[in-house]
Amino acid sequence: MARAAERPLRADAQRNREKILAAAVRVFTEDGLDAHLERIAREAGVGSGTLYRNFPTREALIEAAYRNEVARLCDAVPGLLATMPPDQALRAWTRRFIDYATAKLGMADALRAVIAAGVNPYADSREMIQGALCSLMDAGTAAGVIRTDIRPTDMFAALAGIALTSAQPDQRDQAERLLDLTLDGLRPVAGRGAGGS
Amino acid sequence: MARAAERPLRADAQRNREKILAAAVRVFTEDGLDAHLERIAREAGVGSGTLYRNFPTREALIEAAYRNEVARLCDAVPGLLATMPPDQALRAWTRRFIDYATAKLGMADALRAVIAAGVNPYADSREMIQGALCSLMDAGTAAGVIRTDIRPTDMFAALAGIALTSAQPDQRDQAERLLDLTLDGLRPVAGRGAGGS
DNA sequence: TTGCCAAATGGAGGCGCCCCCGCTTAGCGT
DNA sequence: ACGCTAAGCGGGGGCGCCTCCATTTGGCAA
Repeated sequence: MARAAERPLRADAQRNREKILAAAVRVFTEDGLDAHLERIAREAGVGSGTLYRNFPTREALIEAAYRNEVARLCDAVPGLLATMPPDQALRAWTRRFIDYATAKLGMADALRAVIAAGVNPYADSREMIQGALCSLMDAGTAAGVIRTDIRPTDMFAALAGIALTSAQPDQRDQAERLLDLTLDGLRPVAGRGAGGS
Repeated sequence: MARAAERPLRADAQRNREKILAAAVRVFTEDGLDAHLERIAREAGVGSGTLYRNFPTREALIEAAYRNEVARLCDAVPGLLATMPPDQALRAWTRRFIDYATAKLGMADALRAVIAAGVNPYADSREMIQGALCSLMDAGTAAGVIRTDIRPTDMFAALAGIALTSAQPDQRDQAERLLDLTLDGLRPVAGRGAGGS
């Protein structure tokens, strides 16, 4: 993530860019594919010119908004690990994962249009998310607070499954219960020596 | 071709529809994919409302314009056979075939956009054109003015080849010379008994 | 032929997209 | 701290798309 070699965008421009992306997720989720770009600009508090300069086409905006959601989800990991124990960090992060899945579901129509235009917005997203999950689980393993016989890819599959069935906004409670269930199962099994000292 | 079961469209509406399709071929050829629909309406001498009622989307218009070219090409056969000997009819029709190929080439950008939108504008067109060619060649065979050992599909391949290499408007002369060459080769071979009495 | 009515028309108008350019401001050099 | 410069802003305006509906017209029935 982050913008590579290109000259690094002025601070205010970066701020605007992010406000636009956040507004885009909101509005595309609400209005679907044919949301008004003007409205996104208005909600982001920028002029339409600014929106258009950052994202020349509707598709570019949708794609960037989606990628930004993935990036935000993944970038959250270090902060979580820095402020709470690994098992709590993992628990908190799975909540964010559901937020992400809900946003993705809401933008489904818009994303489909991007794909139809010949772009794959999902490139790398799976790897990035699995990488984030891996960091969290490694930290948990190092601290001895999660069992060691479940691989991150298994956990990813479980999370994907929960997202698949329970990512609708009104299923939030169910999603959280399923997450708790899964995370409880991830605790070290007594008498199997996963715990430290 | 022709509009099937649907109620059969008032005479003036049918006329307008055809004017629009003709204008569409012209304008899409000239301006490519992003021709202004307004201009097509203007050139067709109708209001934009009429255009839009007949063809709800840009893609529908492009597709209909292309299909109409195929239909016109094929529908020309009976008229040609009714007004001239079969060999001359075939010769005249091959000219029209090149007209069609030139129009198709000009609309290539627009047609590509239709395909990208998930519609196949070419469905049936090959069969229709081969059918037309078949009628002409059958008539020629019956009259004994063309050789009988060349099948319509062979002839179609030859025409397609000529179109492929010489359909640009500025290659018209070359295309006609190639057609003449091919048609000359289609005459009955002396001493093989294809000719009558 | 005439009258009727549903089909069809067309162009004005609303709306959103996109571009442009005069103004603002971040960020650096002194 | 202060200017300078160019990156960035934003919203007004032009333009094309599409809709809507008052008006026209084709086609049928009497």
